[in-house]
Amino acid sequence: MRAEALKGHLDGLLLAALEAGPLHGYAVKEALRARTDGRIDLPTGTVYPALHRLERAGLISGSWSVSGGRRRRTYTLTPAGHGALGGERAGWQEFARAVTAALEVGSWSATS
Amino acid sequence: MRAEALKGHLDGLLLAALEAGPLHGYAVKEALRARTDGRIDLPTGTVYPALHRLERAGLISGSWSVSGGRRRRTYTLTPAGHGALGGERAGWQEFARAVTAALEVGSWSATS
DNA sequence: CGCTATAGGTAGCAACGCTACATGTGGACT
DNA sequence: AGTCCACATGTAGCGTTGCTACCTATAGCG
Repeated sequence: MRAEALKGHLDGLLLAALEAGPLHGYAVKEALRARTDGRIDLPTGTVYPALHRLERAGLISGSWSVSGGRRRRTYTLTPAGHGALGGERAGWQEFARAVTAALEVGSWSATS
Repeated sequence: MRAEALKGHLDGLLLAALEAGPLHGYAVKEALRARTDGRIDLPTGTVYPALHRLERAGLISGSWSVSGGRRRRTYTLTPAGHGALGGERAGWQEFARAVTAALEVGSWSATS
């Protein structure tokens, strides 16, 4: 999958991963990979800054904990995050419909 | 439609618009707008640089002409452009499937 | 002891589309 | 005659965004 295609849609994916319950960053990355059969396998250098961004934006809230000697930052969707997720889903559907229509073969009138 | 969502998918749209036959830049913009019911309405500052990029890449070829006192640059898909369009379509479908799956409600196991 | 998986992080870069602006013609309306 | 809009093309500079490459650290396995 072309990596840069993600641009602008990453936030929605991260929010969606947190919808079913709190996860820490690494688990978000793994969940996304499992959920998409490995097609979306984000590098950690993408995931962590993105989560920081979402937290600064108030869409998720994080808290530190320790599990098995490893420190973890577990994130939870805020109410604002839930709302944003709805918007992302709606935006994605509209966007996907538009692009799919534009990419369809044929029925492009060649009106120069 | 969130404008920045286009990132990485614009080239495919432009190539698709030229698939049915040569068009000049402004006509590409209008065709795309008509084709998507106004949802994809690119500013000219997006269209023209993108066409220049595609021409530099050898995916389209342009030639000047004059129609009604107005100068036009008309672009045609090159063989390489046809090939690239195929790739863009395939890439889009894979990408769209992955994102749609990831955004789906439910079935996210909350395995922390 | 070294390797891998787990877990988190930052600095700097490159790509991309957008805003804002500039130029010019033709036609319609006042 | 003057004004305005649609048509038609273009550039400079900006901000966002995800990526690459790197760093730190623990647990467990060979």
